[in-house]
Amino acid sequence: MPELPEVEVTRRSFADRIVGARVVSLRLGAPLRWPLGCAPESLVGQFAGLAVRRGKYLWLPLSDAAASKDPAGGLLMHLGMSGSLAFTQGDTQTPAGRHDHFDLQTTQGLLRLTDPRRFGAVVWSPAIDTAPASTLLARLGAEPFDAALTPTHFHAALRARRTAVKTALLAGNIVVGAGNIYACEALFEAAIDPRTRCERLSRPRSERLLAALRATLARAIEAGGSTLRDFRDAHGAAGAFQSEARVYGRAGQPCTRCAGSVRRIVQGQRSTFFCPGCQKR
DNA sequence: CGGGACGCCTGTGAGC
DNA sequence: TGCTCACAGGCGTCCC
Repeated sequence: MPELPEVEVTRRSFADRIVGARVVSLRLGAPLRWPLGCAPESLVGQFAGLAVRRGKYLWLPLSDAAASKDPAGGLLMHLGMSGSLAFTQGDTQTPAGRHDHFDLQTTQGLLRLTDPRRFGAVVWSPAIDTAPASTLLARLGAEPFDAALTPTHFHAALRARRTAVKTALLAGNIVVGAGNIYACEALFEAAIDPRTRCERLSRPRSERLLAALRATLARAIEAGGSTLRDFRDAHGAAGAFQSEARVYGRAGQPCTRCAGSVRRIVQGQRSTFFCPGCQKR
């Protein structure tokens, strides 16, 4: 479910409210993708720092003292396909439901991961740049809004791949952040056929794709993400971007840009939506 | 090493 | 109503 915009919207909706909070207790539900990797009690008494995002991962740093910069580790969190984080302040906490698999009770509120499919994860790591966090983050490509990711760099990275451009966007090892919705939407915006081989993308077209990807992700963040089924930010608010989708989930419907109709194909066992009329190879 | 398929899980909607 | 099947926003691992 959550792609970069949903993860970033989630981060923004709780980061400033949990910072400085002391951990009171932890509750683990059913197993997630990986074990927590530490004794839950060992985190009690630690203080939350400012949550940051890398790709679709969130890193919540912890320290032994409220104002300390000395790291005592942190939690690397991923929302998988169906996960969401809620942060609720106050004393009236709802009891854990069937799909609530991680609760971090703090002095400023409860951070709760709800994840029906349990592809998500919460993993303790001594630091973001040591294992296990560093191992998980090592394969990630550039941040899409990083100025160091220039059109030249992007084009060179694409040219080195022998796969369809949609597949390369999803792989996340050139640039992170696009999942199935935003990869389809960015390619529509750039008017590029998702089946186009990476190595055949011209420099102007790859530049157009990078700009489209950035614009699509930025607009989605502004819209609060996409809520197709159950995405909510940490306040419980749904996103609105799904109604702005031009191709995703619109198979058989008319293209909003030309006379064609949106088509669904399968690439790498994932649905791809595009308009054959105006997206060119 | 890069690329593609697999599998992890549960829920939902369509079709019969 | 109830069953079966396809499909779902991700990604690490395994096998060529």
